[in-house]
Amino acid sequence: MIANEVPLDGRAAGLTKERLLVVAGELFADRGFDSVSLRMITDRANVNLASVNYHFGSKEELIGAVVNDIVRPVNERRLSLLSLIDYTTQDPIRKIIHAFIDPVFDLSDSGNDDNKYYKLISRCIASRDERVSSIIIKQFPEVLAQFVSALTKALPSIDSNSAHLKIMFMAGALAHSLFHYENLLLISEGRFDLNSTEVLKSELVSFLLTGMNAS
Amino acid sequence: MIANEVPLDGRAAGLTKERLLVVAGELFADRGFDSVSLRMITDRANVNLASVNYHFGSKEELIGAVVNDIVRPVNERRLSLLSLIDYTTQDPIRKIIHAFIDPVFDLSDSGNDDNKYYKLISRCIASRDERVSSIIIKQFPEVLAQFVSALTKALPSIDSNSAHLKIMFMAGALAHSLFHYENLLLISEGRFDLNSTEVLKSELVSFLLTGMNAS
DNA sequence: GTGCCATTCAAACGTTTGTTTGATTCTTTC
DNA sequence: GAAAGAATCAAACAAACGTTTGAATGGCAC
Repeated sequence: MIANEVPLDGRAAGLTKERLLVVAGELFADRGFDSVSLRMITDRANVNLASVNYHFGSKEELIGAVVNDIVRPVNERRLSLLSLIDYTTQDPIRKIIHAFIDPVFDLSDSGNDDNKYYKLISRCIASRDERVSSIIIKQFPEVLAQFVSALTKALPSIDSNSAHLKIMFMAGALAHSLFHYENLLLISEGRFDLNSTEVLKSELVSFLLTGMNAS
Repeated sequence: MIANEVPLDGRAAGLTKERLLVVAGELFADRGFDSVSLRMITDRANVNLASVNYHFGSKEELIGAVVNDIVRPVNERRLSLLSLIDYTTQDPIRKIIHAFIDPVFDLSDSGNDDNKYYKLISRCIASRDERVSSIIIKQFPEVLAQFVSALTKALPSIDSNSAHLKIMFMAGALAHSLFHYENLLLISEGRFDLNSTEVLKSELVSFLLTGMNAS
């Protein structure tokens, strides 16, 4: 093998596959699924073009793997946190909100605010691309049903439609603010200078907390 | 000219251009900008493939025209409604919210809830596609600044970052709930059966109204 | 009718896309 | 160390894309 700038060290099985997942995730997060070609991915990952089809079968299945790898753990953790809530204690709604949003914020790249995970997960939440929603539609009905049920326990007088909508409002505020976080810095022309997702999160929680109790 | 199924009646100048805008809007709303080819558009519009480049110059400019035609009137109406608010009367926050969301809901196709305008405008709001955001970035800074200013008038104690974020939360809840309205009907497996955007709107307003007053 | 300009048309263009191929290289197993 | 299987590679593939071309067609002024 001719010397490569970054030799692949072929001994480590699965390394190419993992590289593809990581690099594809970064690029998909930034530019979406369609605008990113397999050649962009393989070039940046320093692997051969054909390796995508070798390891994943097709671009569509690569997308599926990337999306699934980020969406599934989030939803599993959401349900896990939700199941721990004791509705006899005070402020169960705050815990419901945290169960929904914390798994997303916890994806953080250890303090890196220019974070591919935020962009990718919020892109997935907001997307209606069939390649994405075919995965989400397998998991989200259960998540939605559980959160609606939790909201009904915390607010017995709420009706089902209202509960469903409030979960949607929460998902929208979460995804939108994360997805356009960078844009907000530009678009506000200096009047917005939030340099930490921590503040964003606490603002979001207090916004949602009052919203959930509305009418 | 060989007889066409739906003859174009070439006398009416601008008819082809308008057909393209309408059909492109419908398709973009449903499947996004990349997944829709010019051939899909021209076939459905019953016009020649080359007419896109003749009338618009390129696909990118067609996208720009479609996006601009729906985004600009909405933002203009938002600012118009906002300027009418009298902050000495009660409930100015409710009026601010209505100034932001009413121009979107008013896009309705006269009672048709399977509405291309809803999908298209929410797709534009949520999009980070450069072809879309290059248009939005020209208009939204002014809109954002005006709404932040309005929020500050109504809530003098609010700080700038918090105001910016709350506008973002509002935009996200609005776009997400409209964009995934159809999906919610499917995903809830019958437990959600909202058949009117009127209820969605009133739920959204009360949710946002309390959220704006948070902390 | 004649010339003129705008529009429409079928056809082809070059590029990029995801995918496949067949040979080659590396790792593992005996 | 030789055989076998997994992985990588350069190269080519067919299909789809946006775009361009040059001829044909339309309405309109004179």
